[in-house]
Order: sequence, then structure tokens, then C-alpha cells
Amino acid sequence: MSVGLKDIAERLGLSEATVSLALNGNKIVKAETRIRVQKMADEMGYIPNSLARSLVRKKSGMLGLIIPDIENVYYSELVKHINRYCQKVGYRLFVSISNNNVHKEKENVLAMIENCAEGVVIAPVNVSNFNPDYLRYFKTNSIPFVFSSSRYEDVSAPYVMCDLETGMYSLTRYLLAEKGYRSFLLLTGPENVLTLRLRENGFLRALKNEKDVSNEIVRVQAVDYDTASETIHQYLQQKKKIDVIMCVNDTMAIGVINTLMRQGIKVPEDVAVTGFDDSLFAQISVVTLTTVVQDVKKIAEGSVDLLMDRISNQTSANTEILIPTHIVKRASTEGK
Amino acid sequence: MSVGLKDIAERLGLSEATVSLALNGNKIVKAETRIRVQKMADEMGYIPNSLARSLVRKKSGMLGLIIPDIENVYYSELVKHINRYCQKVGYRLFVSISNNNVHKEKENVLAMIENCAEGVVIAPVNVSNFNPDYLRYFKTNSIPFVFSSSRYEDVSAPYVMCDLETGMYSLTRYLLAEKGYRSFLLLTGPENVLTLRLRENGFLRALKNEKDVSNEIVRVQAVDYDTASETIHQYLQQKKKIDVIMCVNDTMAIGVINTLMRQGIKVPEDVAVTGFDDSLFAQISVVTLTTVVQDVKKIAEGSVDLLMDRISNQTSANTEILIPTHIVKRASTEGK
DNA sequence: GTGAAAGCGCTAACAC
DNA sequence: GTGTTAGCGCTTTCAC
Repeated sequence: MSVGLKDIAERLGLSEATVSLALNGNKIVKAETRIRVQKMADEMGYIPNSLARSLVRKKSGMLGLIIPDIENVYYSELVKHINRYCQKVGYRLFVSISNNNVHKEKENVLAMIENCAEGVVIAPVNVSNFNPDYLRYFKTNSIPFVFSSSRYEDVSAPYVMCDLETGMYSLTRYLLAEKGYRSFLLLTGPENVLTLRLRENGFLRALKNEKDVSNEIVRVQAVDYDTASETIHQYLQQKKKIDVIMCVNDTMAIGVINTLMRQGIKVPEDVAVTGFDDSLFAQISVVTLTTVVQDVKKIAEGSVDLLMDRISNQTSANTEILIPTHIVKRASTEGK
Repeated sequence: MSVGLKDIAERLGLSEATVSLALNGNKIVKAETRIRVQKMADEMGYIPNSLARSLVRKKSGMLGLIIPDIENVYYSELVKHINRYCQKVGYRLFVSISNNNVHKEKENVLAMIENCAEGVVIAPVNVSNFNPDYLRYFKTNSIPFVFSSSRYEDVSAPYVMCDLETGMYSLTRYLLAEKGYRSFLLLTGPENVLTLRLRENGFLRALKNEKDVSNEIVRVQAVDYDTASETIHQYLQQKKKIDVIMCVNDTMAIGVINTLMRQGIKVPEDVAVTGFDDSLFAQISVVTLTTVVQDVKKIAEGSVDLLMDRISNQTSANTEILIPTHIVKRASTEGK
């Protein structure tokens, strides 16, 4: 049913080799023959078998991407950009989902090797990973990999991520110095997650040595909409006076805003709210979000560039790229 | 660097064949040998090359999924479920993105064949596709495919999608009969998109023969947040009296609600709003959305089941599965 | 129970 | 210019 090189060769009275060369546009084949072959291939609906090709070439033309969660807008945006950029540099992308689960991530790593990815971008799970030793399989199979969006601190490998610490620092300083807020609440998640810790560090550094400023850190289990909503709902019982609630992502910020508004508390007049990421959510909030922009496209392209570098040059320098962030001011803090 | 069957065989003084059989758990190999081989493979960090395996077995163990847009929450949810379900049935999933572009979809189809997908799920582009003849490549290469979430009307192939027409019908009837709304505005997109047309049909059918009921259809180019916001913003100039604004997806509904609220118009007190899909967005709206539930998980699993069926049984009946929808009532219509 | 041999579909030397 | 050959890493008869 499906047509192969052999079929074309037979029909044309040529050898498989010539057909192969012709189809690959090799100039060594007579132009006329090339055309003839090309035409016949089209006619017969020839589609090359990339399994066979990859096997013999020892190049699959495929890059891998491992992400924790595809429903998270941050990662779906990452996928979009990485996918697009891969195509641009002539590769195909195989995406696999770790479901924020270390064991699954290991499986995905093995799958990448089985599938002969020429390199892989890993967006690490957002839970603590005490033993990411399965990454050594990449080394033993000479497959380069880079971290993207986050990294494992005890694994020495190149990475591309945003400068989250500075991002949160700048945002906090802005709220402090320009908006004059004095009492801060940081709504964040588990302590052991790098990307959250960096935000926290930025937050604390910005407030350090400030007098007449109060800050509080509220830690929740899941950094999502529902959890944020409930947490703030409960927090409101305390009737504490807060100037601004800073969230570690936009989704939580929306949860906070909606909860506040339903209680008749005005944002930003009564209390300001900030997000992080500048995802889709930042703009579809009733009160648009002041947030920190993570330039996902830059992260995506930076990751692929870095990976391509390692694939072709076999450079082994542990390049570490920190993409600058910037803050975007919207309605949720522009009250005072 | 990377270890193959041969390496293991040499170390053990066995043949490649035996090692292969042992690793595949073939009972014909002496249990003791099997263990020995297994152990050595682990020790040496053997990872099978699925390219080679697939080539000889003529089974890649891979299914394909083509979607228009990964940033759209509907599709990312679809990816999640299909991915999960594929794993359950022992397949890997290769996702590719058509970017809502017919030409790209064709490329993706070819890529699926090149990559030897054993079957593929297609979520069609949401623009008119006058000539999806490239789908015949699947037939000529004996690769089964099924449509998911939508379909091309002039292509005869199995499909799994929600009963959008009935969904919209029920919602409209509910608003009419139970809520007593009399003037309806439907905010939808281009005329030639099946999934939108079905909604429209349901809407019109529900209102047909109703006296004292007015309906208006406003058509926009892009069914997204910004377009919906702007359109409603302009529409408000007309100062027409409208009871309910029905949107063809949740994202647009949020755009509408936010725009209304910013104009001081209360939802649902002054005007009610409905969405469609019951995506994440339906619940993160300030005013939670009354909407129609598309059971994405069922669509996902149905699509894979149908595909598996065609892969194994080579059945050729054109099964057409319409998943029932139901409406969920939330704050955005519960005013009157 | 194990090994030898053929071959999956394609490519890349090397002959002719 | 074109054909012959070998072989990518693995599986799977079929002898032994």
C-alpha cells in the first residue's frame, strides 16, 4: 500500500540509491533524472520513512521538550514558542508531560533517549526533586540537554530562565517607593521550590532595612486559583490592614481579586494586588493586573539556541542565561 | 558511548538474538539467562533504540494528535487527556500544531506519516478548509485517523465531538423559559466554521416561533477576549435593551462581562451573559459563568478508543459519536 | 535454550 | 551519472 524507494526505483528502472540521491536533491544526479524521479515520487505519493532515515543517518531531526503541565498557560506558551522556533531551525519537537511528577519525568527522559531526540529541553517539575540522577542517562548517551524556566540546583547543566529574584525585587521596590505601600502580604507556595524561593528572596531583599514597613508571607500548598481564593477568604476574617497582596503568579492574583471584590473590597482602592508572569490572565482580569513580565519567547528561543549550540559545537561550557524581567503597571495597583 | 544489544551480548558471551529475546521477556529463554541479561542491561544502562525497533516491527507505538492551537485552553485540556489516555492504552503521543492553518495541517499530516504514527487524531482547524484532500495520504498509507472536537463535513471519516447544537439549544431554552429573558444577542464568529454554525443553529432553533422575543446575531472575526470586549464596547453605544448576551466561548464571555462592569453595567442584574465550553475561564471570571459543558475528557477518550478500534480491528464503519453536553448555571445568569 | 541469518527502509561509500 | 554494497540497531524465523 505505502510506497517506498524501491517501488519508485523499479518503476523507473533505476536503483534505489539513485532515487534516494535524487530525492535528496543531490547535485551528483543528472538534472533530468532528478526531475523524473521527483515527478514519479509525487505521482506515487511517496512519503519517506523517517524511522529508517534517522536510523541510518544517526540523526533523528527531533528535539525533545519535557514540561510539568500542559494546562498551565505558562507552559503552553512555552510549548508554542519552542515548537515554532524548532521548526525554524529545522527540527521537529517531541513534547512530553511530566505531570509535575519526578517519576514521570524520569520516564520522559528515558523516552527521549529511546526516541533518539538529538537534544532535550527540560522545564523541571515544580516540586522538590532530591534525586534527579536519571539525568545522567543523557550524558551516557551523549544527548545534550538544557534546563528551561527553572533548574535543579544540584545538577550542573546549562539553563535559561528569567531573573525572577530581580523581577520580584523591582516590583516590590516600585510598590514601596512609588506607590507608597507600607504593609505587604506575599502569597506564595511551598518553600522548597526554586522558582518560588527566588521570588521570595526578591521580595524580602526589597523590604529589608525598611522601617515602618510590615510584611507577611502566607504559604499555600498549591499555587492556583482556588487555593488563593480560599486563603484570602480566610485571611479576611483577621481584618488586618494590608496595602498590597503580592501573588507569585497571575492565576492566584485573579483568585484574590475576585474574592476581594465579592466581599465588597475594592481593588486597588482598598487593597492593591499584583501577579507574576504576565500571562493571558493578567489582561482578562476585571481589574487588569500589575505583574512581572516573563518573556517566554526569549526563554524558549534561548533554550533552543543553547541546545543547538551543544548539539553542533559540543561545547561543554555551562552557560547560564538569566533573562531580564520587567514590570508592567496596570489597574490593580494604580489606585493610590 | 551509548550501549546496544551487541555490547550486552559480547559482555555476556551470548548472541544478540538471545539478549533481545531475554530483554523482551520471552519465556523461551532460560529464566536464569533472562535474569543475567536483565541485570547486565541495567548495569550497562541499556536503553533500547525505538527507531530500530519500530522499523523492524513495523509498529511505532506512536499515535499522533494534530491541534490548531496549544494556547487555547480547550485544546491544551484535550492534549492532556489524550496524552494520558494514550499512555494508558500503551501508546506514545506525538502532538503537532497546525496553528489554525490549512497548509500547516497538511504538513502535520505528512509528518505523521513520515514518523510512522499508527493512527492519528485530528482536531481540525477552525477556518474553512475547502480542500482537505491531503487526508487521502492517510488512506494510501493505511493509517487510520479520526476527527475530534470538530470535523470536515465533506470528508467521510469517524468523528467524536460534542453535540454543540443541542447544547446551545438547551441553554437558550433555559434562558427563555426559566429565566424569562426576551431579547437575545448572540456573539459569534465567522459563518463558515462548523463548530460555530452548530451553536448558531441551536440558538435559532430554540428561539424559532417564539413571539415577543428578539434576537440578534453579531459576528466577529476572531472569537477571542479582545475582539469580544471591543465589539461589546461599541455595541453599548446603541443603548439597545438586551436581556442576555450569549457568547460562543467562555473567553469572549469574560471579555463581555469585564467590559460591561467597567461601564458600570451589572451582570447579571442589568444584563446576563453566557459562555460556552466550561473551560477554566468559566470559574475564574469575577461573575462566574453560566455555560455549556463540553466534556473534553470524554471527547479525548472517545477519540482514542475509536482510533484504537480502527487500528486493531480495521473496522471501516464510519462511527460518529456525539457526546452530550449539559448546561451549568452560575452567577452570570442568576440575576432575574 | 541459543545462535545464525535475513531484513525493516533508507543512506553513503565506493565501484563501474 | 548510476548501480552495488554494506549497514544503521533491532527483531524474528529457523536451524542446531
